[in-house]
Amino acid sequence: MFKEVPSQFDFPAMEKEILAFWESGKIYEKSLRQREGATPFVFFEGPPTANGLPHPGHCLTRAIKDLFPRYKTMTGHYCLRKGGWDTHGLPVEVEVCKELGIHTKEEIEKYGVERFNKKCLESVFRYTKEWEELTRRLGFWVNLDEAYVTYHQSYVESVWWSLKQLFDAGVLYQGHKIVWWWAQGGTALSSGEVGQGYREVDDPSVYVRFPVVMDDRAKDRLESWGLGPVRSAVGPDSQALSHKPQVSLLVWTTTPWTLPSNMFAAVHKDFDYSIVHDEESGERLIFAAALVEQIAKKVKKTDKWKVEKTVKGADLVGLSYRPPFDSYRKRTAKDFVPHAEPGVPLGDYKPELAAGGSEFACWRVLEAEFVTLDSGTGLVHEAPAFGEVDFDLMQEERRRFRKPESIPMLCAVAPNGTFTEDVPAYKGRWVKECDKDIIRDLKERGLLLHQEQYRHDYPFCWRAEQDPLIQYPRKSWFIRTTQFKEAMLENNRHINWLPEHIKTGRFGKFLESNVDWSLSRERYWGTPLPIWRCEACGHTEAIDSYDALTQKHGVTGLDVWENAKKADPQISEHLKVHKPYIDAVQYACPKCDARGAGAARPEGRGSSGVSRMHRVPEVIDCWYDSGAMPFAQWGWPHKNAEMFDSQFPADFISEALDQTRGWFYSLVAISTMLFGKGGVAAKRADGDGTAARPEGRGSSAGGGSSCNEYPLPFRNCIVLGLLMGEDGLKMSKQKKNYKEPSYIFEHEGADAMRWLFFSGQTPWTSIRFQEAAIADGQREFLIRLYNCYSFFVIYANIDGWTPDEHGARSAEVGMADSSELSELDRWILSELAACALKVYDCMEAYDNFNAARALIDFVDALSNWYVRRSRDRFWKSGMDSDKQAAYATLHHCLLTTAKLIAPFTPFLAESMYQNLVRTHGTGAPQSVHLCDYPVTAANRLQVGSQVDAALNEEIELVRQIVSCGRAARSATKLRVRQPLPRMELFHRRADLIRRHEELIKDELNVKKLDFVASTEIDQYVHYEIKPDFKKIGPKFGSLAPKIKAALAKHPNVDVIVKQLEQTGSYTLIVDGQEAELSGEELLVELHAREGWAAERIPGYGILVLDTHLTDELREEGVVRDFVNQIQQTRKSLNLKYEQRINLAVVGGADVQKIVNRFASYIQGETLAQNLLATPISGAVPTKAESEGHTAEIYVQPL
RNA sequence: GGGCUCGUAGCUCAGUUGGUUAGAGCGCGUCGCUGAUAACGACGAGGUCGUUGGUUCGACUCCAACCGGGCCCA
Repeated sequence: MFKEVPSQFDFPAMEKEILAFWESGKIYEKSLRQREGATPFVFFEGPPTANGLPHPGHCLTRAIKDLFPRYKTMTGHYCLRKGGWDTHGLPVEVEVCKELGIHTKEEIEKYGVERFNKKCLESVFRYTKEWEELTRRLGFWVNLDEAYVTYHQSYVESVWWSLKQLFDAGVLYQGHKIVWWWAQGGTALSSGEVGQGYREVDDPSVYVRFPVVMDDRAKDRLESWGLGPVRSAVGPDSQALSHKPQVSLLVWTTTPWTLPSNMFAAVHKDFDYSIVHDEESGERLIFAAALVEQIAKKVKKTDKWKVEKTVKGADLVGLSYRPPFDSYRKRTAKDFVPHAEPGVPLGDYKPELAAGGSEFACWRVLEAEFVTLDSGTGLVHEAPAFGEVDFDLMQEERRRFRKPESIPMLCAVAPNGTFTEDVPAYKGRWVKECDKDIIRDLKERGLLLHQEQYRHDYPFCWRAEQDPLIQYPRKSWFIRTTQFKEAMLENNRHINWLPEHIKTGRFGKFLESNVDWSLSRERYWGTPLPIWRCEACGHTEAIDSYDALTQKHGVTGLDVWENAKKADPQISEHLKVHKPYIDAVQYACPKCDARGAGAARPEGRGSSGVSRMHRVPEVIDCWYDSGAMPFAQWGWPHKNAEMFDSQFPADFISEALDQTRGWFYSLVAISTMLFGKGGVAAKRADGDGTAARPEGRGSSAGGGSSCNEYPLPFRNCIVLGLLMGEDGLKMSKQKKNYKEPSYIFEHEGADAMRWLFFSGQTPWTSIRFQEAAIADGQREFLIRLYNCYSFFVIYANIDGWTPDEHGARSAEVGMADSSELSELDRWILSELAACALKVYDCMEAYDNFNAARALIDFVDALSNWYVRRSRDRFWKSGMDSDKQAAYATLHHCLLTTAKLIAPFTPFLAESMYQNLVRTHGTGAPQSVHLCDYPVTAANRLQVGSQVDAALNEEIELVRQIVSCGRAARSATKLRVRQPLPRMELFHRRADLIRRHEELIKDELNVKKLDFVASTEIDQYVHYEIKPDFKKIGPKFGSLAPKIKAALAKHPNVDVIVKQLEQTGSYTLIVDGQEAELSGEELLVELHAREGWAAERIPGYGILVLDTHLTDELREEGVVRDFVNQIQQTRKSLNLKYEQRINLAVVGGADVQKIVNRFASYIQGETLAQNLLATPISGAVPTKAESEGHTAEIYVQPL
């Protein structure tokens, strides 16, 4: 006996049972052990941050990460699934800060870095329980017990190793970076964080005069423009500013507080700039020609301003001007440039150019591409300290000088966002607060032309909403990824991206615009940057392990960790490679040490007199951590060489689209830099042999190549779409616009959710996460399949059929002798094989969507054709070979389907499998997940041979005819229970259809089916002839549409049809040209004439129903109605399927006559032992009616 | 502001190298079928395939511009 399956099925309850079964049976472990030694299928887990609760989006990624490893395991691969957790980074610190009620770096330091990092460690795993439960409940099989953890010592040391490779190769360097800076918190924000904080605000917008210094160069130019001689308002040596300067650049800015740090003004070399003369005041202003009218309006000078001359931006380059604040001008250059001559004011300092000659260091006009005319004046105020593009422009300018450092970077703002003593007037004040005073000052000194409010988007701190961010220069460590740009691009070309456009689109474009990776973070909870620097001589070196560090000469500070451990014996060992313990470790500078080697070096370690190496204070970007996981998850190269060897590169990874510049990039960048062509790890391996280059699977034999074959470090990557809320907007906790995963698990179940993800759309489509959609998908597939399965179990139990008893017909043995099978059985088995092949081929191409669609189509065929058509076979009494074949076939279909869906919906698959196979102790594998997939590389051809394509096509045609026949009945309101005398069918493939005559008759309830030629049904139809454009288009070109029109207008289509039949072609005169059309090039369609029960079979023919009813036929229809109503009664009485009954049909003479005539039919269908014409006492009658005949039905179980 | 991506029925989504009749499911209406079925089947209403141009004999499909949503970057 099979276990009974309830008609009201509780999916969540079933799933929980299955979970318990997997766990107690250690099925996952067995599925791995079973494949030991098989071809590996390498999967990398992109580590989720265990720092927040999982949401539906994580279900999608975790579902797809489960699907392919399960599938590959069943197709014979060994697929390790090492979990991982991303544990470092700012989000963790933020979480802890929230908890502690602090948010600035000062506060963290006050609290204590040691205590703080301990808190971070605790916080990281706060949500682990939820994550693990979600993972388990979703059915994601992954090894969480041995998950890699980015803060673990071995992980950190692997990262250190890689950074040392980069450092030693000279690609890890220190430079400046303009960052979005949260001054109050003393920290830089990541672009993501900045992006969250943009708000529309009104800022002051000022138009400021930068008076042109009338040196010789300026005079020459003005004269060459026909404007000279111009009185010099500001001579080169003058210290005084006139209140009405004669010639000024007009510059615009929305950040007045950056004006004291002004260094340059920028123009676009191709734009036109006008010299505007104010006839009232006599002053001249220079700014973009395109903006003259607009600005004149603003300052109400439309009548007074006259454009004297228009020049190109290039003509302005090199002009000197007087900056709006002159404190820097008066300082000596040496304050900023160590190699400058003493005594020269910065305003007069002219360092040497690389190309010869010299140039003022500051306050000149430069040209820049980024200047636009959208707003402002076309002249941009440059304060390189406070803008990334401005900084880049300065860097470019620096390269023109013999000594680039001759150009200082002026920055009048302290890291806390207040003015420094460089601007005495505002010293100590928050810069944004000074805007108003600065504007007043400019106005008083006659430099302000105009002031207004400007509304724009500006970023604020997402943690402290009132704090505006500023761009600010910080020292930072960079990886010179730009050096590997070509290698990364080449690598990228070999990656199979799904969808494909990622390769050349988002990811490719990102690589092409690669900039050096800004690696360091001035934070606390992260992988410490393993670089030590000598306090005296500045010598730096990188360290690749804790042991290497402790073996350095004169190492001190290890006691800090030892003491911490004494104070707290429970402390995690892993913390010793973190701040602050690692910062305490110092050692003797090898350079200074060597210099002092002449003198006897004191034996005692850490003795004074030798310069010390201190670690630099920074930690690194946690994206680097995640990108290092291919080797760091194994602690390689310090250990596990064989694991890394066999598990690199990955065959498959998957994350959502937002990871393009996150994990996908960090993986590609790090692996390319280390192991790609020109990779630095390979070089080092030759040198000291400690860090063997990974051979990797599939790498070419021979040691000549310094590179693994691309792609690295993953071959296939499914980039998932983003999950939206029910309303199509971003999921939001506040808006509650989505259901929690746990809610779905309790209502529809994990399978239903998984199935929607896999079958609803291609995985890269962004979809709405809607409960209704999950429930729909469940109805369409899971419930339909379940119903077939339930049907099977009900009848198999009635007949006592089990797979074992029937030997060769047992599903596990397969259908050895198909010649004995009925056509219906052969057909569904052929469809099954075709479906299995399609699923296999799709899954091999990582196309889960079309694989799922193939499964949906198959289950539809099984449910709505095979089972329905087979109903009588199961219902009839006794057990003949046909019935056995039906059981075996259906059993085989269900079992195979269970295996096919196992990677998709592992719970239902397991539930079916257990009942279909394991309840009979057949010696089959313990779990469906321990089975081989129905199709594998080994048997693909053999399964292919089981597909009878011709049969599948025939039945498809039959199903089409039946469908059309129903449409014809529907149109004439002839219910299917009413038998019809005859159907005429014209069909182009009658040769294929003819042998299915009985089937068609049965389906459409007609007594007779006549196959006819089209000419025989002329009276019901008319013809339509259309050209096949795919054929005539290329042949006739522009004539093609005219042919169509001519055919449509043709008065006598029958003539064409007849001629086509006779000669095979027809010649049409179109536009005076002859167009000979073959039968191939024309599509002849039959259309039913109005008023007939006829229906077109698109592409194939037409069918006509004879609707003339005799009394006999009517009576037969009535009987079928009655039988139907008796069955309804049985059902409403909840009778068992095999329950025998006493039956009475009580009615008039008309009814008695009909019932008597069909008595045996009625009794057979309804399992009526006796058929009476008088009421049965004790039974409740139900009324029945058909075609005006009424009766009372009594059903009494025996 | 830049890059990528999407825009097809009331809703959610398919749509195969360009071929003249653009599909499915849900929902709605009508009818039918049913002793496995929370089902199922047929029919109907519902589409200027985001807009505008272009290429072509022919465009949902290719190209350009624009509009709108999303993501990433600035």
